[in-house]
Amino acid sequence: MNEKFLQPYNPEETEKTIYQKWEDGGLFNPDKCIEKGVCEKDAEPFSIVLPPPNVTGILHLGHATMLAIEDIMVRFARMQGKRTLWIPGTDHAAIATQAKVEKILQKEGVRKHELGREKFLERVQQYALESQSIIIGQIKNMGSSVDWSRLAFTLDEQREKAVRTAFKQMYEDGLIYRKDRVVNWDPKGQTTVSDDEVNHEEQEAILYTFKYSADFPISIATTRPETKVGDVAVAVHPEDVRYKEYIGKTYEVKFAGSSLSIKVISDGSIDPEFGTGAVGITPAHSQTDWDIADRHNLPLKQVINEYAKMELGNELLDGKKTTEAREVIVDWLKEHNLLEKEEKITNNISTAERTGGVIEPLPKLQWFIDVNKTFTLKHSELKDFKAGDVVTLKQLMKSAVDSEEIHILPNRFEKIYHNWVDNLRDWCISRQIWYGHQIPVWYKDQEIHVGLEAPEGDGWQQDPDTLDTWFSSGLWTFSTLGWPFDDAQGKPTLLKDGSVNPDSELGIYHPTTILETGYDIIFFWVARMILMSTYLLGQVPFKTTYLHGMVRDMKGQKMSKSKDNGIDPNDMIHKYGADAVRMSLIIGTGPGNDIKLGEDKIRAYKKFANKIWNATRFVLERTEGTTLDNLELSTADQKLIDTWRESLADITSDMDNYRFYLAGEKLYHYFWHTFADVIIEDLKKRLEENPDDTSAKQTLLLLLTEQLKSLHPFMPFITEEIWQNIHDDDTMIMVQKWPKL
RNA sequence: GCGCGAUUAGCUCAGUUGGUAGAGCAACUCAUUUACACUGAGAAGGUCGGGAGUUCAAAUCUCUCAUCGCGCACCA
Repeated sequence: MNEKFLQPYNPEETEKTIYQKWEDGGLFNPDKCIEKGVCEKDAEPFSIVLPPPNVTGILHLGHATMLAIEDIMVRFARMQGKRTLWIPGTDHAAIATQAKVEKILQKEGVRKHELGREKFLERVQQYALESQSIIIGQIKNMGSSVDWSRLAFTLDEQREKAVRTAFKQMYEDGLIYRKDRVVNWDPKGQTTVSDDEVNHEEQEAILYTFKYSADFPISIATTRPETKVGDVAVAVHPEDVRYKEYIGKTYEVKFAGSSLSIKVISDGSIDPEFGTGAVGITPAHSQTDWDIADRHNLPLKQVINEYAKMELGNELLDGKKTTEAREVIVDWLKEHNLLEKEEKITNNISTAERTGGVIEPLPKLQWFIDVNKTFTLKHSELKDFKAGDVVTLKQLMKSAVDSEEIHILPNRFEKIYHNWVDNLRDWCISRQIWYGHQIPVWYKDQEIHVGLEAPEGDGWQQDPDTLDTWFSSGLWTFSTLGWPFDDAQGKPTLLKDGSVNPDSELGIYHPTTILETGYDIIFFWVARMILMSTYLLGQVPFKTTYLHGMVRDMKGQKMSKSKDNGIDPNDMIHKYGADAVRMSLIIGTGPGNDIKLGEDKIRAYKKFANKIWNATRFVLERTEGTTLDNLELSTADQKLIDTWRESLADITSDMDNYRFYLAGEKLYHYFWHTFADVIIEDLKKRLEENPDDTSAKQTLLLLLTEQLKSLHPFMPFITEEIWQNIHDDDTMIMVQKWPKL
């Protein structure tokens, strides 16, 4: 027996060495597994991409959960002999990262515009690289068996190729267009954000009821009087008898120092019950008003600028912040006796998810992806569509889940997904920030060029905007597998007819087996991957989506720096070992449910690791020289084995059905309370009476070995360490076969 | 407004097709220097949120109410 077992288990000492051994062995790479004969060449593939963490800092417990669950899936698949690939990577997270670097610069007293675009980007790149190397270290500390040889970044050269190819194809299919539209403008981040990047918070507001002027016949109500200088119409419900006589008339009014031309229109979307039943239409500063104006061909009148200040050629208001302008207008209304009512209501305030800035709807020239426009599908392996079908992106997104080509776990999220797709509007993909994939469009006078490279000749100017970070993440399942061009093979990943070359990496591993991520990014990411993959490859990106919950503190609150209730996974790994951290994040956690975690739980699994260690020591002491080559088991001992195998069958079925929380708990329970407490105690007595009881020895050794294997996906470090200490050869438990039933 | 989830032991949660309520942690009693005190044995603790229904049988299925949490929409 190895002397190591005479001492208590020391995770910190062990884990680094073990991970190094794994890396040196190279068996996280499926190619190497085939080369070394631990995996058949024609074995069933199992592939998964790591949801790329943002390069904005260090990993938190949510990441740790993701890494633990995925590593369990991956190690289980690998031990079943599958051709197993887990691709790691990081996300440039455009706005978030840029904001972070700007903050750092601010502390140094530097402004980004003083640096200039190029210098600034260098700085961000440097930050991203540092951040990435920290993240890589943390992924390793968790024991994740990712294939480092395939490490990707959403903003590296190959992903840029993918992004530009995708953009170009969408543009040529007429799915990407550039248009003036009211978008969510974040004055703090100085950029647009997509609908999904906007948070709504309830707040108290005042609803003002007033008339523009004494001679205007209709009163309107608003919470934002300052925008009313941009009004071009008043809309009422077509059936509203109070206002019927005014519909179609236009009034010239003097309002707060501005001359307005207000047309009375009727629109079915107006609720006659709310306020006065009449709405002042401000096309430039409200999404819904824009839609109404669009239907009625009303002009656009912008009165607020990018800095959320008034700008309209009005002495009273110009240069004022919107909040100040509101007071000025309210005072003006009072003064002119036009204000009829002030009442408190609760409404929602919109803020930008990444910066917290209050959203100001503004008309902007932006790039959009049209989700409702039809195009001809070039190639399809999808159930509901074939090549040549005329479809929309929305239809593709819907059918991928409806047709059950994609299963979402837990099931209830399919409904949520559905609901989201139904309400989906065109996706605004341009961002006015510097960090990210610059839009692959070049302009020269009236000419426009969309392509992979800048056009030849002078005078071309590239669009200064960058793409929404989710555009590149949407390609992740296949941009990490060589699409559009397989460098290793030196040819495109798609054949002439648009189908995937079956010999390419893409052909082998795509669609990926499973996508595991947090339920909070189902729309941002999961839906966008489905869009991109069905459109560009005619394939779903993955067959199953497993959504894990959010990690919370014991009170159920989100962990955050400001609340100081966060548990740092790195501290926990340091204190209790990665195996214990993994177990604590898995057990008691079904898909889709939030995880309440306290340090006690992690400590409990450290005890378990020690229990395994000590039980192993006992078994090794008593079974010196015993082998499992020829089993000579007594009937009673055979029955013990049979009972264990029954549990194992149950556990395996849990694993197959993604019930890791049950499998882990059952393994824990069997090891501790059946194997250690009962079986070892019984056999201990027997061996004291008869030290040559082969059946007893073989039973112990067999049960230990099979349990180590089945525990390996959960607690890879300690099981590998034990394996290394009891085997003289250079075999690893990570590529042993999952115990046969 | 629409939808989703949760409600089971003091705490965190399991409970797979309905068949006598289960685990971890904490607390309690006792034992023990043992492969392991990062231990063992034992006891205690629940009218499964309330109510109604279906059934021979309901934590589980249906309806309803309540509380908490979440998503989406509206937001004049």
